Amino acid sequence: MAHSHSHEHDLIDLRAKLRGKDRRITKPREEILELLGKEDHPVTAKFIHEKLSGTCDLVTVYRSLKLLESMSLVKRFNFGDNTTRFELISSTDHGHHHHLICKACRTVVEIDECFDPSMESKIAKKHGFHNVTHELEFFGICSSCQAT
Amino acid sequence: MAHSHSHEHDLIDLRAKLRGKDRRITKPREEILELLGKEDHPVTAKFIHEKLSGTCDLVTVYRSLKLLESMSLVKRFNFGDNTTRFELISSTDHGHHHHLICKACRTVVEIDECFDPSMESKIAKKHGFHNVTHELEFFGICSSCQAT
DNA sequence: TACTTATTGAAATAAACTTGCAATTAAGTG
DNA sequence: CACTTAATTGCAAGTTTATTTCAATAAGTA
Repeated sequence: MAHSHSHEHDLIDLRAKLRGKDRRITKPREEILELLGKEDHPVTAKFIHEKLSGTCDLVTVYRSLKLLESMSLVKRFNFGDNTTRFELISSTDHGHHHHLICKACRTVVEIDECFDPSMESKIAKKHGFHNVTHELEFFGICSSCQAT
Repeated sequence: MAHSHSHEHDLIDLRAKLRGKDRRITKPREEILELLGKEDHPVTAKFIHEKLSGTCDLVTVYRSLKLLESMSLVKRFNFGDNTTRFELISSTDHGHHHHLICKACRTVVEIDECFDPSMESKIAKKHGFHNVTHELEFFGICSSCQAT
């Protein structure tokens, strides 16, 4: 999970991945990465911008997230509500885990279970695809929303 | 798959579901449903509007799709490119199937395989959720894009 | 410290989707 | 079938999310 490893580590990762690439370590990038390290679930660019209140522009948040994604430091999600959410890729699961989302209140639970990985390679083979990955999200009604 | 059953059937479904509900069977709704019946993959509202060229407004397409979705006649998908796609819910698989999308050219392949359904109930139980469903999409590079 | 150029902020633009309201039209009733 | 009522549509305007342009700023290097 995102918060289960040190934030320091992510910043080291950032520095390592940027080095020697005509890219720069900037305050917004570090701050966004640090903020994501504290969040338990995927968050929107708008949320990040609000949390960072004034330290940088929303445009910079979008651009930074795109960069961090291209460096495999964050992962992009879409839970079907027309907004993209971003989550730190943790070193433990390499960003591969899933979510259980309450359709009523949008609460998110992180899920560790995954299906048999052979399914992925079987599908890749069958259709001639390479580098096949998957996105899997669960939706339902959480216990507190069932009451109402 | 969407095209594997008669379009006539969807229209009957539409009529049945609208009847006695203060809702009306209209040309746009029928046309959209018919068009979706001919498509093999999820399509965008914009695509539908263009295909229907002039017979109705884009706003009506959005509104109709929302209605059709609420009646469980179409299903909404998001393949991570900031647009929603819609697909007819087929009577054979009840709309439950998955997609394999080429990250390069956005080609879509319909997938029949699914994982063990017990996983879903296990997750529901573990987290106290009800009515748990899932969205599963595969991403990769298709054979023709591998060449380039 | 000075230089080079990646990065940022601000405003403009784009794309996807929604809302308000008057005009239209589906469907029930006499 | 004509009449009535209210759901639906079209059009314009408004939101929201995300991208582009470009001058100003600041990171990394010599």
